[in-house]
Amino acid sequence: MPKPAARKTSPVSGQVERMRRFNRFYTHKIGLLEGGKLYDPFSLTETRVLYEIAHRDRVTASDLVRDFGIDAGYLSRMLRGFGKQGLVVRKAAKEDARQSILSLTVAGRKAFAPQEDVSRRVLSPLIERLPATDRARLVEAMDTITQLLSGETPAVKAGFTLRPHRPGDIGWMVQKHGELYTAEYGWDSTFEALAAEVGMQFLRDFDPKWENAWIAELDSGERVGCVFLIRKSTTVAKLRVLIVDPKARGLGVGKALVNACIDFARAKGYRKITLWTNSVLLAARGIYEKTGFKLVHSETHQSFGQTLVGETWELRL
Amino acid sequence: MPKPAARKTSPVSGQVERMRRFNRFYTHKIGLLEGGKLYDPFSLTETRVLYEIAHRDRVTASDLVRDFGIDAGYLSRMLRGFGKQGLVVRKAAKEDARQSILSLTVAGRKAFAPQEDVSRRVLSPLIERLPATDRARLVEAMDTITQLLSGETPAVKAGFTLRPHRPGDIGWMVQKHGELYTAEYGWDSTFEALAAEVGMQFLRDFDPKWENAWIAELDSGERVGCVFLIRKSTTVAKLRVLIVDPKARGLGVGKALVNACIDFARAKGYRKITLWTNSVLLAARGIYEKTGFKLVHSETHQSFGQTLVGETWELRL
DNA sequence: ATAGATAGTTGACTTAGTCAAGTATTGGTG
DNA sequence: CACCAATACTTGACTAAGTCAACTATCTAT
Repeated sequence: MPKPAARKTSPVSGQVERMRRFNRFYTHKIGLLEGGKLYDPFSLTETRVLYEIAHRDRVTASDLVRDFGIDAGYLSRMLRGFGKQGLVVRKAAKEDARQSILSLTVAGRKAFAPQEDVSRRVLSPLIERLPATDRARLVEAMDTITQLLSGETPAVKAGFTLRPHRPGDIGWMVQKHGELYTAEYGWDSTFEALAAEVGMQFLRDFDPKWENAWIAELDSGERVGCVFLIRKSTTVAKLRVLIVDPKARGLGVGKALVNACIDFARAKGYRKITLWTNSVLLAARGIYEKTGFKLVHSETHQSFGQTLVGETWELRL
Repeated sequence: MPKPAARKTSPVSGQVERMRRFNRFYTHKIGLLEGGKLYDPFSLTETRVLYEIAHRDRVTASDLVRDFGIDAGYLSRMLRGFGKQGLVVRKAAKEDARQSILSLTVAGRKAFAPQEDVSRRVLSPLIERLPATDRARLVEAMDTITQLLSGETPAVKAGFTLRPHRPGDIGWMVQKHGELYTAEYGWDSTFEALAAEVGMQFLRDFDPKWENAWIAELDSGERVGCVFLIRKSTTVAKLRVLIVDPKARGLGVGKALVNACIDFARAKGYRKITLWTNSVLLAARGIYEKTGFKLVHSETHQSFGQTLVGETWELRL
C-alpha cells in the first residue's frame, strides 16, 4: 500500500494560505470591534435586520431568510418583538397575502438612527491613523476584494478624471503599451521600444503651448489610460499613444481622452488632427470613427513581429 | 439655536463608506461560508479554541481569554468538555500552580485534523474560479489590508527573485526612474526622457548573448527593482539604470542586482564593467563600492534641472 | 376540487455565551 | 510570618441567540 503523495507546493496553495491568514486576521479584528454592547439596545443580528428593512424597498421576511441566512423562526420572533415596540410594521402584500412587506415606523427610524452610525464610528479610527497614501491603498484593496469575490462590476469604475502628465506617467505609458499589446495582439518588444521613443521625444520636445498629454485616472488614483497630442505643423496636430487599461474599458475613458485632444486642438487653432493606428485595434478605431475621424490611407507593413495593416486617420476641425 | 453644520464630504468620509461597504460584504460572505455544520462535530468557537491550542506553545486559558475575547466561564466549560472527550489535557504550570497549560492529546489531534482543512476547502473555490491575474490581485489586496491594519512589517518583504525582462518591464523602469528621481532628488522630466532613451536603445539593440536585464520582484509578483547590463565593446560591459523601489530597500535587492551583472559579465568573458552615476546617489554608490567598483572619473555637469557631479566607476573582472 | 408548495408563525428545545460568586494560588507589604 | 489584594480558573444560575418541526393560511398547477 503506497503512501499518499506529498502535497505539491503550487502557486494556488500558497495563495490559499495567504487568504486563510487574512481571513483569520480580519474576522478576529472585526470580532473584537463588534464585541460588547456596540449596538445596544439592539443585538448585532437585530441591527442587521433593521438595516435591511431600512435600506431595501418592499422587503419581505423570505427575502431576509434567503439572502441573510437567518432562521425563519428566529426572524419571526424578532419581528414580533419589533412590532411590539412599534419599530416595524408588517403589511400583507396585495399580490400574495402570505407575504408581509416590512417597513420601519417613524419611531423605528428614530430608534435605529444611532446604530446606522456605529460602523462608521468603528471603522473611522482604523483609517484615520494611517497616512494618506496608505489610506488610498487600504480602500483600494478592499474594493478589489469586493469586486473579485462578488463577480460584480466595480462601483469605483464609474469615476475617472483626466489630468496632465506627471513624473512617471511616460514610463507608465511605455509599460502599458508593452504589456497590453503583447498580451492582446502578441506584438513583440519593438513596439515597447517605439513607445519608449515616442515618450522620449514627447518629453524632450514638449511645448505646452501647443501640445499636451492626458492621463486618465480613477478616483482611487490608479492610472487607466492616456493619450498625447503633439504638434506636427502649425496647422496639424498628431494624436499618439491612446491606450485604455482593460479594467476601465466601457466607461467612456477612451472617448474622453480623444475628445480632450479634439477640444485642445480646436482651442489652439489647429486645422486638422492626424493619427496612425492599425486595423486590428478595433476599439480605438471605433472611437476615432465615432468622434468624426476619417480613414485616409492604409497599407500593409511588417512590424512588431506581425503582418499588419497600418492606417492613417484624420479629423478636419 | 442654529442648526448643526451639514456633514462635509471629505476624502476620508468617502473612504470610510468604501470600508463599510467592504466590511458589510465580507462579513456577509464569510458568514454564509461559515454557517451550517461546517466544523461538525465542533462549533466555530470550539474550532477556534482547538486551533489555538494546536498552534501555540504552552497556551493557557488566560491567554485565550485575553487574546480571543472569550468568556472565562464559557471557556472553562468548553475545556472541561474537551477533557471529558479526551481531546485536551490541562497541566498545572510549574511557575504558577493556578495556571493550566493546555495541549491536545493524540486523540485530540486526530479528531481536530479534518477541521484544520476546512478553511482551506472553503476558501480554495473562491480563488480557483478566478483567472491567474485576478488571483494575484486578490491575495495582494488581502496582504495589503492585513499589513495596514496590523501595523506590521509585511511578511512578503522577505522574499524576492530576479528574472529576465518581459513586456512592460522597460516601461516600468522608465516610470520608476521618473517618479523616484523626481520625488527623492527633484530631477526634472529630462531624466525620464533619458530613461526612455536607454530603454528604447536596450530593446532595439538587445543581444541576449552579451546583454541582459534583471527585474527584481517580490513573491507577490510586484516589481521592486531592475538593472541592465549592455555591451560597450568586446571586453567592456556597461551597467545601467540600477533602481530599487523604496518599499524593498534594505533587503539586499540592489546588491543582488549588481552581483547578477558581475556574475553575468564574468561568465561572458568581459574584462571590465563600467557605469555612470551621480554623487548624490549615495545608496547606489555604496553598493558599487562594496562590490568592488572603483571611482575613476568625476566632473560637474548641468542636467535634469540640477548641478550634479557625474561619476564613472569601473570594476576589473 | 385537490394536492403540493410556499410564506410565515408558534411550541419546545438546544447551543452559545454572560455574570457573579467561589476556590486555590501568588506576590507584596508591614 | 501574617495578611490582603490580585490573579487563574471553576461553578451555579441564568439570558441571549438560534434551531427544528409542526402548524395555519395562501397560492399554483393539474
